[in-house]
Amino acid sequence: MMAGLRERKKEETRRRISEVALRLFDERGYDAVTVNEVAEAAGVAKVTLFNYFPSKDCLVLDAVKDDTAAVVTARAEGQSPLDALRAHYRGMAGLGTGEMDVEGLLTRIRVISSSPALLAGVYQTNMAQRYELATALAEAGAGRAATLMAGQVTAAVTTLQEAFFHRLSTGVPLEEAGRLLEEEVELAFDLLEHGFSSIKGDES
Amino acid sequence: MMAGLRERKKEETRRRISEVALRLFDERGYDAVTVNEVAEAAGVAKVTLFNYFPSKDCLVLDAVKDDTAAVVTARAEGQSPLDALRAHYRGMAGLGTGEMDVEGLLTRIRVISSSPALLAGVYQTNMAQRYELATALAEAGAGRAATLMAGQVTAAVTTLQEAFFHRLSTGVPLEEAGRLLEEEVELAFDLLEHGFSSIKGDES
DNA sequence: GTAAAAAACCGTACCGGGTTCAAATTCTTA
DNA sequence: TAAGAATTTGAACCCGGTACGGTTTTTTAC
Repeated sequence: MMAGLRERKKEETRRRISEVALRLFDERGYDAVTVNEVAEAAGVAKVTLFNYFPSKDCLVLDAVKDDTAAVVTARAEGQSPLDALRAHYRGMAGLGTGEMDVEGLLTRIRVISSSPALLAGVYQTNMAQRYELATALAEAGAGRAATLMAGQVTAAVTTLQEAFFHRLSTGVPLEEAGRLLEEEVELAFDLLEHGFSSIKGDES
Repeated sequence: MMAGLRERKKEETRRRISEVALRLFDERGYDAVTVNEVAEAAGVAKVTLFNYFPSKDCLVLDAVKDDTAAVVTARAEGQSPLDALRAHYRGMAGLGTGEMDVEGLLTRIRVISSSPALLAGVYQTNMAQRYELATALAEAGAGRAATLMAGQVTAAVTTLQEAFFHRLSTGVPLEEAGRLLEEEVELAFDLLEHGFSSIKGDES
């Protein structure tokens, strides 16, 4: 099949659109840039842009995903769902200190957190994840508490992510932010396992 | 001041718009009804409608609110934030069995849960609540776990609400749904206090 | 290499949510 | 009852998103 010229071109176009969009949004603000401008700057028609990205916010949000439900269904035998999730996020936090495109990630975060519309999109994604996690937990035998647990795990992860991103965008060096994140992953899952009564009175 | 004729008229208009909107949305679907139609059916211009409700979804969502942060800041001396919240929601669940406009509530729920746009609006409201609760908890001395706790309480309450509404809209009688809700409030707050390890293996 | 089929692209026109603005209407108040 | 403030209105407009028909590009088959 000689690698498909068509495929390559499509990938290239998609990447270019997304890149141009992020740059423009960062320079002039998400709301102040119209999709027409993005399309024009990317050398493409508006219809084509919407053919690649179903909506304006997908220009920014299509990159961010995370499949927590799979972590539960594919966990090792005998491991509790909560342990599997803890291990998963422990690994992610550790990876955070490795090499990654901090620059690009930061601008993306900056753009997202400065636009209510994009934040709403993130919330929606979170809720979808929560739902999938709930069904995975129900199948894992979590009983009546499955939906509650899914909601609380999702909330915890969201909170940790926000804190991490907030530190990064306020100048905390990547290594320190990563270390704090690792700490907080343990804290969060300890709380999920043993509850808030276990730290009553802790005011570090 | 003779009660202000102007004020009365405004209230009346606002109520009429919101009522007409909910009815139309319920009859033909939120997306299929344009704001022009709502305005016309309410005997008012589109601009006026947007003067009362800043956006289409506010026509449905302006009714739903809940101030959890106030529960924490106004709690009795010596009472822990979590206890105050538990008591608050215990009360709400008990109230659920009292008299209330079940009919109107049900159509509102039906409309909301059948529209992604409205659901997204609900998520945004939740996140705003979470933020306020977090600052209230931080002032209450919850330390590092304040944001985590706020997230998890909000998630728990959201889950309970969803379950309650789901039961109501699938024909479960109000009394039974209320009783189940009361049970689940206790379950949820027990989990928040003592963690999921306390029920490991529970498969009722 | 070329012709036909398929896929991507484009311009244009359109729809619905939301805003702006100046003019017209309605209530208040003196 | 007249001045003045608040509300309402129509019309024009912007932007995100879709529908449609026609044009270009890539593939595939001969």
